[in-house]
Amino acid sequence: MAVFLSTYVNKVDKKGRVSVPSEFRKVLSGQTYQGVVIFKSLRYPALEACSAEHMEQLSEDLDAQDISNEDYEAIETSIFGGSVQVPFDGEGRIVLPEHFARFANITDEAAFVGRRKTFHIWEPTALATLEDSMREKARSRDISLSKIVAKASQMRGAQS
Amino acid sequence: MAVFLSTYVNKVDKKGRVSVPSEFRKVLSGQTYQGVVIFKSLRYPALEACSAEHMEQLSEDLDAQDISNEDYEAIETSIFGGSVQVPFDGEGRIVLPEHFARFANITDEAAFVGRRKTFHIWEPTALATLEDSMREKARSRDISLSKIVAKASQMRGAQS
DNA sequence: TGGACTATCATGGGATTTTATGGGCCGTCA
DNA sequence: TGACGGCCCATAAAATCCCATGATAGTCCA
Repeated sequence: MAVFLSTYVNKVDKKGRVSVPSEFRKVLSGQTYQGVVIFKSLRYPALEACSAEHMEQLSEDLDAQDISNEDYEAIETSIFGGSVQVPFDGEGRIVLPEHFARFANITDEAAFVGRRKTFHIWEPTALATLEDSMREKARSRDISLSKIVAKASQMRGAQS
Repeated sequence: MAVFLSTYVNKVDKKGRVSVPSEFRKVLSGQTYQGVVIFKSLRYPALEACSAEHMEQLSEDLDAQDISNEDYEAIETSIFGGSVQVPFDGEGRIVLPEHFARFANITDEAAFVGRRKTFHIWEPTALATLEDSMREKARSRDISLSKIVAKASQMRGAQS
């Protein structure tokens, strides 16, 4: 299954249009709705985006899980209520609704950050700041990919 | 299963292309996606690479493991956001995105170092320096391969 | 055993196609 | 009528494909 990977920085023109990176569009190309769903991140001053299908998945997962009423309400309101569906234009661009762009402080450049099933849209400078601290955090905890993989294959081995 | 072994040094042309050693390509030849995923090493001034499938495996492993929210975030940002999928061209070359090449200080030559499931891409001089210090460290700890092997086969003998 | 023939690989350059990005036209709706 | 959104077109830069070359190693046969 294709996932959103890598980071791309694209320009926002005066009409508010930004090209969605072609690699991301390829991931979405199988979908019926040609466009993305955007909402404000709960954790970062950034936007989150995914396919319409993934949004439905998210909705089901939410139902399936044991979440308090209060949390459920909060999520429903802020995520589902606060999201927009934005279509691609002929060139694969989207228009960031002005309210959303302002939330993420995006003016003339936008960074698209792959996060597997979803991607983020950041103001590039803010992203760089976060990345540095994340990287430092990952390093200081000695998170190593090969370790994670080794651990996981141990788990698989133990199962079988 | 085939693994990445040995070290190869290849040239980077002015377009930023490098041949992936054919031995490495053979390891990847069974994969559906003909190319590799590259990300910045957390530990070294070098790049790490693996197959797209391996990355997906990693992704599943991440979900399966008991990882704190914070670590999870750190990994998603620094690894998935910070990685690229690069396809092979007809000749089995990849293009190192300029940002990645710069991170590893790679300009006109790149060393491909097999690390079993993954491989590293180094600036050759930096690699040589690391190798020297590693060798020194191994020597000072009196690490002996034959001892390790002998010990392991003893353990196997005890089991059966 | 030596030598020629062949296959594979790394490398280079040129041509072609895709992308990102900008601008303009023409409806619609207020 | 005037602002705005949707759609189409133009262009430059970048990514991708395609073919050529030289080197190396490996094979086969005399």
